[in-house]
Amino acid sequence: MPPVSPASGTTAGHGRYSPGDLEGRWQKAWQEAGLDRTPEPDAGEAADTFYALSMFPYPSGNLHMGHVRNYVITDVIARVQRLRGRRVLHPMGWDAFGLPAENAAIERGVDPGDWTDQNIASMRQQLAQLGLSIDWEREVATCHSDYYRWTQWLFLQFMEAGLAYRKEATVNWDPIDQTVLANEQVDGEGRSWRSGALVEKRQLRQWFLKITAYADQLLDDLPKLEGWPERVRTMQANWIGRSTGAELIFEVVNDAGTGTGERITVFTTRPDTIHGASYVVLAPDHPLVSRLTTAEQSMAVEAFCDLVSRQSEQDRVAEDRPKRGVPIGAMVRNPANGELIPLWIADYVLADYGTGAVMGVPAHDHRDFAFARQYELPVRQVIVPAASDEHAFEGGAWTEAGVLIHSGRFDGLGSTEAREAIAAAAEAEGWGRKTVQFRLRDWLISRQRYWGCPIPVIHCDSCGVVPVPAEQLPVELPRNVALAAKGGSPLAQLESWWQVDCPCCGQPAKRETDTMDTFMCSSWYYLRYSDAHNSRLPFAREAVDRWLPVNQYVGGIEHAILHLLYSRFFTKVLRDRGLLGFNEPFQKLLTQGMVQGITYKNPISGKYIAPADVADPSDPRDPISGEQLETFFEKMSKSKYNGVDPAQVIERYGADTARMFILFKAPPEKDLEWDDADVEGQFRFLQRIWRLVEAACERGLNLAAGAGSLEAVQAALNSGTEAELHGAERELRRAVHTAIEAISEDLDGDYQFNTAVSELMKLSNAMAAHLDESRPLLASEALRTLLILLAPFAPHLAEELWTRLGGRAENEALQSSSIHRQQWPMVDGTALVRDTVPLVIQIKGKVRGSLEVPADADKASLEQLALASEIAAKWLEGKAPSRVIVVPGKLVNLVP
RNA sequence: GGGAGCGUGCCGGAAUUGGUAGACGGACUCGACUCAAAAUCGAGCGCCUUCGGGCAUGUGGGUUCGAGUCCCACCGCUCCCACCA
Repeated sequence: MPPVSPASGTTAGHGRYSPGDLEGRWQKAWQEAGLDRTPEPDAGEAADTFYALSMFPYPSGNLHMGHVRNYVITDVIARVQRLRGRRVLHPMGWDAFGLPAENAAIERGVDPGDWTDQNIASMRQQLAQLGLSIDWEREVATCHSDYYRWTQWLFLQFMEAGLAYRKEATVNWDPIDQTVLANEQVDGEGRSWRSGALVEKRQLRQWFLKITAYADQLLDDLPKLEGWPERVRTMQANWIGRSTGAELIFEVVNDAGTGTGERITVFTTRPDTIHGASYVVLAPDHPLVSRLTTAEQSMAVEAFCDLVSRQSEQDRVAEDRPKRGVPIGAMVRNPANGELIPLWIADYVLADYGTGAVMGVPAHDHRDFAFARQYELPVRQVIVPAASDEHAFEGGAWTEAGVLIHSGRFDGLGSTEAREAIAAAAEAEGWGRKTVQFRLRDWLISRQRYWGCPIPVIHCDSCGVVPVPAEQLPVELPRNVALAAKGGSPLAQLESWWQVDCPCCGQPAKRETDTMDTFMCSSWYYLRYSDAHNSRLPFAREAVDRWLPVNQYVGGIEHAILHLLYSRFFTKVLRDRGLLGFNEPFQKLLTQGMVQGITYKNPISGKYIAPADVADPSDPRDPISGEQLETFFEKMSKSKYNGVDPAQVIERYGADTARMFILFKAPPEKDLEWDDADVEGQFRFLQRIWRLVEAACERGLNLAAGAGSLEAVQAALNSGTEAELHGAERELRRAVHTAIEAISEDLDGDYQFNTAVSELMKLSNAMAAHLDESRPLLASEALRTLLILLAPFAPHLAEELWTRLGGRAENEALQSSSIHRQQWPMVDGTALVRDTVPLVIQIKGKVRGSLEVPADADKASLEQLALASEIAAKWLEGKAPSRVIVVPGKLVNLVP
């Protein structure tokens, strides 16, 4: 059932609703009038500002529905805030560095910069068709030197603060893309997020940012982010992964039982269980392994380490990984009880978490237990449920509460107190200390790729690592570089580029040839918008403090961890450098759900079928084999042929319909199922509004000179020259003010665009029913209100109808007379007042009917009315109720 | 294994936060208009019914005058983290 053409759905008259024509016209007019330019507050003025921000896109060249949803949501928020009188910053830019440009450029033999610029131009044009109220004068592109100059400048700030450093590290090496990957770019199966290649381990000198120095702050400030979804805060907290515990020292002993001076430090969250330790395990790549391994065990240890290094990645995938290990021959002394226990290495201990060593307490750790079972190591229980303590068994589950046994001087202590007591004893006696561990690692920012921001340092044989002086920035990325198909870092092969003189001593030196992780570029772009053309600084403190923190950030859940965490980190570092004056960059965060397309799959062949090839959607069949197809909604993707092209939707129905549909079909944070039939329905709604206004025009209604505004209506009604409102007029007026109230509430706090649109529909339904019977004064009020409430959602249609109704004269400047420059309507409480209201009568909690009662009736009279009603007579059978509950304005519940 | 969230008509989704469940829309059915179709307009649309009413928000309990909403247990789904000591 192909959708009909928009033109067919309109009536003859003064004109028909033709979005293709009017949308382009208004977009041009708005642009020429500079309507979307950000109003800068006058000096000294306490400005009521609002910063609405969408996550900026990677310029792939194609706008997809996910983008559309994101930007439409932000645009509605921005437009509502403007109507409410705020000065709004609503910018857009491009996250323009990164591998896809480089890879695409390699395939096409063009310059990544040119390719990216073309994509930006084409996407900017696609965005323009959506009618977004974006201030394009503040556009940024991270790959342009007037932007990345400041990315480099900020990197130098991190260096100066001691937060950027180089270290030799085991890194993830992608053998296909020939680059180092961050841990987060490697999936659970040890494959590259981009190429899908199995990642190898390599030792390289890399640049890191010390995000761990801010781990505590990044975690502790999460509860303050009340405008963020709980889900995102939890994900960040998990990612940071703070655990408090103790480091405990186990001394290595020789055959005679005396200390060798070598010490193993383990990390544990359960120091209270130390008396149950029956072995200590090191990670296979722990630095002490080779030194401590005895001659007898060296063969076995070597073989085991070899096995682990070769198989570790595959083992990670295994469901129930068997724990394997081997004793290395050495013994250690348990510092708590002096017991000698063996030292093992095992694959379940990770070198890069904690100290790379753990104490094995099989009775109180399920992993240790599994390991001990496998290798027949002793299991000694040192904590038992307290006999008299019923709290140990709470809600049907064992809690950790319990009492220590076999623990010498600590016997009888509760588990929780014992954690403190033992850590304290260790600290006092020199065999350990309380400590905190994080799952969060320092941020590896080096990339051995071309299309990224060059790291602005120079390596000099005599001066070491020298930052490029700020006045020499930017370190320009050379253009027109021949990119080998695959082959390490292109910049490293460009001797003419990296050969420079040392800024310190003037001797020949070498530029850093690594570029930065693109997350660096996107960690501060929202700051740049506040002062996008500053050529002396990334942003002036005055400008950034005026606009930020961002009032509302909108984007996909896929950035819940990395982008948002890095941005928070940047903000805190720049705060500490005195460059800005706030703690968190994003006050409120909305993570929009994805857009899903109808997907057809042949369950036998597993092949996806394009919807266009499905003849009958009610009985979808494979056009070739005739097989019945599975039908479901799934995230739009090329390989599943379930994508819907925004350009085609706009061409067919117009941007206003697309916008309305996206907002109406699902709450913003939920996934949205794209359904052509529903889009059609949305288009019909806009046509109904069009016809409603057409009829009003024919009737001679006019909104000129404030006609229909609340002031005008109230003045007229209070003047005494107007007659009382009759039934239809009261209905109409109530509908108008109910809509204002409901929509205002839906757009306040958490955004409920779907119900806001449904309220618009209710208002338009009420107008269709009552407008003709209402006098011009009240009809004008309804029309004015409907159009202004509609304006953020369907900006083109609203502006067109506003003009047709004389809301603005043809020759008036848009700057002042556009519908988008009007005031958000106010609720007139008197319009909501009713003489009578329905009162529900319940008998024993069950609804048995309802009465119309005076709206101002008090509790006692409501009770009387209920008791006197036929409903009561019928159900109570003459008996007096034993109890009566009266909820004024709602119900009376009679309990026999 | 740990954490977060969600289960409501044929479908997308509402429900003033404990007070008439199913707003609004889609699909569908009937009617008007039409030679006809589309569009438009009107009506119907949870299930059962002996037409009194009864049953319904994943299942089973509980609290309450009253539960989609709160509590407990279970079932199912989605997402995030995961040998993190």
